[in-house]
Amino acid sequence: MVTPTKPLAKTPAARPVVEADRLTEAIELLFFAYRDFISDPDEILARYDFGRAHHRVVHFVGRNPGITVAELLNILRITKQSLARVLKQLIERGFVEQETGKQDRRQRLLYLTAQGRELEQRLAAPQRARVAAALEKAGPGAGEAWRTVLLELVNEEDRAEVERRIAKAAAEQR
Amino acid sequence: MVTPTKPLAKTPAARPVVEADRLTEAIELLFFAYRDFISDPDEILARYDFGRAHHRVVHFVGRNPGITVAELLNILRITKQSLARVLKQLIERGFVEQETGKQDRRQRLLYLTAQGRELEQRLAAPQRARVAAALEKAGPGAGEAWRTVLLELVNEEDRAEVERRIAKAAAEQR
DNA sequence: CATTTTATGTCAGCCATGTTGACATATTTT
DNA sequence: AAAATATGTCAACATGGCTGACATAAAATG
Repeated sequence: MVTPTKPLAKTPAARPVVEADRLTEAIELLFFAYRDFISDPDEILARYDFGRAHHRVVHFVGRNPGITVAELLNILRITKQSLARVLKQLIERGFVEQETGKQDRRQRLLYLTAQGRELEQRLAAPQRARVAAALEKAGPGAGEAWRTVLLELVNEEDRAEVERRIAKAAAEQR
Repeated sequence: MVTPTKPLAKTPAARPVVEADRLTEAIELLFFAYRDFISDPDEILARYDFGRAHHRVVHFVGRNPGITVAELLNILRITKQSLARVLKQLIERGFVEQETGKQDRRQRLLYLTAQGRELEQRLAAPQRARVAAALEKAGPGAGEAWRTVLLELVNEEDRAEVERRIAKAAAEQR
């Protein structure tokens, strides 16, 4: 016989590029990691009587000062009615402010207030710490691999935009 | 002066292990990746009139045949009332079945029916494809880095259990 | 310039899925 | 026999998605 019924030990013979088991593990790990990752800011948000929806808005407005409502909707992939609810609260309570667009006066450009920036920092701190620790633990090169895999998980048609967006936003952080 | 105010070009001098920009990127990418990753099964679920909560139950019951309600609750981190709602529907419609525990007759061990396994496979297929493509694109070693980083993102107190669980479940997949 | 399109806001109501609190039942443990 | 455990269930509520309809101001267009 040419091929044994079971692969020998750890020899990678004619196996698929990524084995099914590994794939299932990867999918499951993503669930667990995300579960705990997003749990970090919850306690902080509760103190402000905000939820995760507020967090997302604060994050993306912070990362993209002057972002329009339409752009924010495209990032979050929710309806304007859903966004309006949390955005209204953030504005009323002084975490976000609007400014009429100069070229296009229909647009409402969004900015964090000083208070908003403070909240953003508080929310980001534990997540940064968690990710930093994980990347360090995984050793050099892990950051790059991580970045590549995550980017490839994004829908192909949105990938270029996401790439541009994270680069642009990083450059804008004065 | 000993230390220049700005690090020179790309020379990794006395920089933090993971720079702030990279961290922010990583956090943001996780959002985008997860957003698209979980969007895959939505269309399929809608055909069955199920939601993401059903997906999670089907996944973890499929991965852990004979899992108890308590274990499932510990994985999902939701209340038993929330679980009961979706579990009831899955049982009524013949995707999940219960069996009284043999050692402990208070327990209700959960299993997928044939129909349930079929649904599980359908839901998993696009996610597997997406992850497989991403890992391939990221090259050899990416899978290992990915695994390590994700595992390190899990709460420290739950890490051992998650590790054990994904290993055990993989072994159990007959 | 009149018309259409666009960016945004808002009202009203529905649905999925999370929460708390209270209580019931069967079974196991002490 | 009593206490603890695993599960189920009822009721009420909150968050954050959704659809549909309609309003306004500003820009773009023929």
